[in-house]
Amino acid sequence: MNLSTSEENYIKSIYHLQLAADMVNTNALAKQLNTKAASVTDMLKKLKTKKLIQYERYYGFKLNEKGTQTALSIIRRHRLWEFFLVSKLGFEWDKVHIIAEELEHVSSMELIKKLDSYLGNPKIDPHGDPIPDVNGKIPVIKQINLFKLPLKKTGIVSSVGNQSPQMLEMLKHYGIGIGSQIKINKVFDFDNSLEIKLAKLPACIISEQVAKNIFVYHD
Amino acid sequence: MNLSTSEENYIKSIYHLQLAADMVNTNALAKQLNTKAASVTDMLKKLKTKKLIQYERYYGFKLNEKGTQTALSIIRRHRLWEFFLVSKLGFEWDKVHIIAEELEHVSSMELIKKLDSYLGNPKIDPHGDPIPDVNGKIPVIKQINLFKLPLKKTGIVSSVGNQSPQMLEMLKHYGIGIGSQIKINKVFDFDNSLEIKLAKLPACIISEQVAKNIFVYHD
DNA sequence: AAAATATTTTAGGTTTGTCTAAATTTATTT
DNA sequence: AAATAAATTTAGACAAACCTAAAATATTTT
Repeated sequence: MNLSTSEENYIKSIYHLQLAADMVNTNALAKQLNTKAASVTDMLKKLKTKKLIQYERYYGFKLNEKGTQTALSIIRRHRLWEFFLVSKLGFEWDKVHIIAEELEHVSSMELIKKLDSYLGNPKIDPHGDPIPDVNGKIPVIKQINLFKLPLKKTGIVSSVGNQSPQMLEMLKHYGIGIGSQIKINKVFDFDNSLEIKLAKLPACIISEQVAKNIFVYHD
Repeated sequence: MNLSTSEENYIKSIYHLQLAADMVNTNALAKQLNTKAASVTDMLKKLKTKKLIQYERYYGFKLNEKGTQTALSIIRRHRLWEFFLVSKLGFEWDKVHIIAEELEHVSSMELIKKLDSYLGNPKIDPHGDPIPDVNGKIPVIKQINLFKLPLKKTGIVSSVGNQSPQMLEMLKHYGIGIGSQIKINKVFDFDNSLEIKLAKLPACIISEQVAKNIFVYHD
């Protein structure tokens, strides 16, 4: 099925809204897409005739199986491009979303297949979000707060709660990024600060506040 | 200036047609873009108000300075993506055009700047066409026919005249691709076949017909 | 449960980029 | 130079995706 950029954006937004609540409502979607409720209604009719959503007027709507698979394929493209932009082109992770938003609509299957293997079939994107596989399966990442990582156990930084420039700057200073191997050496009970150790770097200390904004996964 | 995909395609096509003849005519452009003459006229009016072309009704049109710079920037994006697809993702050179046609419309300046340096600021794309630089300057490639390359002088394969699948297959067999270093060891006067030597490969012999379809550049 | 409020849909327009068919203008023949 | 042919433009429509304003339906409040 060939979808327009606009249709793809609707599908993607419905998917994201559905994560929070089963049924989605018109106003929420309009807000998300920065458009008006009337426009949303128009598009819902179209998506229904294309059999991508289940929709009852005045009631609500949600993606059906086909729509969900479509959404996952778009999200896969988006996250692979984000990964590419950060890991290959050297973008900061907070700069890639808008560009990936454009790249995700380039539809060649072959392109995404090759991009995926070129990137080494990554499982999480630079924001720590999982990348669905070719079949729309989302890898389960056992992600926990760095603060809760058991002492001396290695975790891989998978995402960051606060993605402000200030936080980014600080993490860069510490040498912490998505994919960093990190271990807690010691907890200082006085202020709950942590002594951490990153691969190839000397140990350092971070505050509780910082630690609680870092998420890691481990086996 | 923010241009739609459609406007960009018109600009690009006008540029290519202009290479053959100074002034471009409506029918030729319609044919190139796979559309109708009336649609072309509509767009020409718009491009004129946007001050990208010089246009006199019933007479003809051409890109002005601004239009030419715009065209070169689109072509730059197109060719950089083609280079990326072949050199990084491993596409065959005859499969990349359609995909690059989509990627070229992603407009981030920063993206193209980083892509360019990631690729090592390439000067020619996988088809042997020069890649305009950031300022729209087209590198002059002193390209000659392999058949005319002086004996024992190394040339870099820059383009191929015949890009049929048959030719591609043969070149792949010989290990010849864009960027290959190539040298002529000997010319056999009997049938004008050449003994050539590629870096890291044993010498081999190619026919005059093949040689005349290969273009190389040298310093 | 009636009134008030909020949400959603319909009705009718707009813009972009396309189209067909008819009218103009230019070029070519005779 | 008049007639014919070719190229180009105008006129009027259409689909996609959006809009505003008004009508219809749901929900909440009193």
